[in-house]
Amino acid sequence: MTRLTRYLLPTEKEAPADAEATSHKLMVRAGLIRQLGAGLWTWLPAGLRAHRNAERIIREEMDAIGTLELLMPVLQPADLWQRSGRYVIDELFKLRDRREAPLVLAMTHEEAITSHIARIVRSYRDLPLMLYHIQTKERDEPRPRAGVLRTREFTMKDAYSFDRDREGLDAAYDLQASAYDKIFDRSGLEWYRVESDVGAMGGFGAHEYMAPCAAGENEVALSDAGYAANVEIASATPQDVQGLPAALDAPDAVETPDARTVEQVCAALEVPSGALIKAMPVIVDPDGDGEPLLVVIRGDHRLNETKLSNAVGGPARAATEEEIRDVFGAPPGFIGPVGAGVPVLADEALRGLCGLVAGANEPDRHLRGVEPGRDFDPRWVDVRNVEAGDTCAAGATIRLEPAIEVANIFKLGTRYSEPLGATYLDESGNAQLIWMGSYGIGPARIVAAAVEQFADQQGISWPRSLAPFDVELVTLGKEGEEARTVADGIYEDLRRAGMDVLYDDRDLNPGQKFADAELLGCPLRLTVGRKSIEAGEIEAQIRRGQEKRALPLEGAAEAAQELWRALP
RNA sequence: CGGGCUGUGGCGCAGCUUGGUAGCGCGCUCCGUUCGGGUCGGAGAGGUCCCCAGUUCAAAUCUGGGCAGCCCGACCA
Repeated sequence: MTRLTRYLLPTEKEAPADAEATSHKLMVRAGLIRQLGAGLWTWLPAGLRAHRNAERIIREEMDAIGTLELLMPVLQPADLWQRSGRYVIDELFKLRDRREAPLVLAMTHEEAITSHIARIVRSYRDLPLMLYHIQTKERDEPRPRAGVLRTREFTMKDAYSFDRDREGLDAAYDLQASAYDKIFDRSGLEWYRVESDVGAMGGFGAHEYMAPCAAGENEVALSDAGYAANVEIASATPQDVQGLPAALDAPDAVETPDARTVEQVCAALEVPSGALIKAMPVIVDPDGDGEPLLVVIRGDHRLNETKLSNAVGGPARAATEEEIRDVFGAPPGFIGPVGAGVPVLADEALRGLCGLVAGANEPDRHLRGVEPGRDFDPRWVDVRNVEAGDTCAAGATIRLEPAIEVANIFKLGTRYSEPLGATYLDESGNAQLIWMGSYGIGPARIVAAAVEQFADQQGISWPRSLAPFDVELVTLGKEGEEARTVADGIYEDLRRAGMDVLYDDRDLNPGQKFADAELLGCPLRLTVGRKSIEAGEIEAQIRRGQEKRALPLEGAAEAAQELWRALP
């Protein structure tokens, strides 16, 4: 029985004052979620139905490729995390039990599952294996935000694959990726699978599934040729510099008093920013030996720190002003690659250009007519951020869009099997490390992304697969009137046909009911009122686009179901 | 962790500068009205003014300390 008079759906006319993101506002207004604390959210009945729908799709596709479901605890011994080296993570909640034994609240389950597999799997005959669970994760986020988009406690489907070798891992990874593709197709979202950085965790490859929307925390580079990558690692051919000065036979020093920034130098020398060589003094391996390095990129480009750290094989940070003077031997703002006393790393976008402007490594001076390769000999790397308008390898124009990361897949290799001792015996009786992959999806983010992507002025507009209910049936009749009796009958017919129906049988004005229905956003709304009954029909409104159609009163449930099947 | 903002019935807000009976809209309860786009009228209920301490005859208001929440950035294994 899902009659609104007996249901908990606390809708609000106004969004919480502090809500910013569309999904945050609408999910609270529609009565789907309520906040308990920073980054701590309760899923109310209707919201939970949407969440369960996302879970169900995920579960079905995991089961379909033979990933086995299990369930692991959230509360875990700290020892496991000390062994994997992740006990030091700030986001990890740490606590003690009554005997002062250290425990953690799991932020993910690599340690737990690897520990089990280490004890259970003995032989190559036990592999390959894929396991998953849908379980709570706890993360002490420095900044929870945007409703359920970034929370401290959330449900995650995390799957893990176990194989004998790299080839096995590759196969498992491809299989998981194919399942993920199906999951997101079924979810009704607009989505992209993008290459992603393997990050500090190391690894052998990773992809993220991104759902474009305004509240997204990531940025993806997309092209019509099918290119899709996280901007952290995206590569592209840069746009040409317009108005590049003519080449010179040799660099020519010019006075540029107090011109330290790109803008100031451009103004002083009347050149476009793309004609500048922006020099960024960095310290590589700052926690170790601290190697100074001069990174140069085109003046109109931005340095990509992820790419830089990948290029230099470790962390790097910007040099301080003192370091620039002492180690690089030049005044800040006038540093340049020509005659630099440290190794130079140059972005590919500078290759082949001439007539450029660079710092002269002495106060108030720049060099004109600089030509990379001729005037300095760098190591060439790709360390810039792609920009909208660049060209991808297939020749199409790149655009940048904010997106929510709804899932990620990751080739872990032996990152966890090694510290946790997960090995098997091969045919020769030799112990070998198990090769692992991990595959995560956030159902709450799928739900929130759907809200973000399809909301309109009136409220949410669910894809069919995620909607809390298939149909909202609105009766405009009061207790005892014919419209009420007719609606009761249609409600039963729809339920018998297997539809999930929310029946608004409240004694409210039509406007209030319609407003609530559109806010909640079920794909189809059926309205039964005196007028429509007299005309021998009921009204169907398709939520996406709000198109209205008349259905015959006779066989209304069947007609509604047929209409519903054709919806997105 | 840096910067900014906010805590007053369920929600959105005013009151605070200049200390003295806590107010408005929505929602809620009851009565009537209306019934295909948040109808109208009447009567009501509901608040430790985030917490603690201080100043004062008197604190939502002034002072100090704490806590909580939000936004931007950093971070996000």
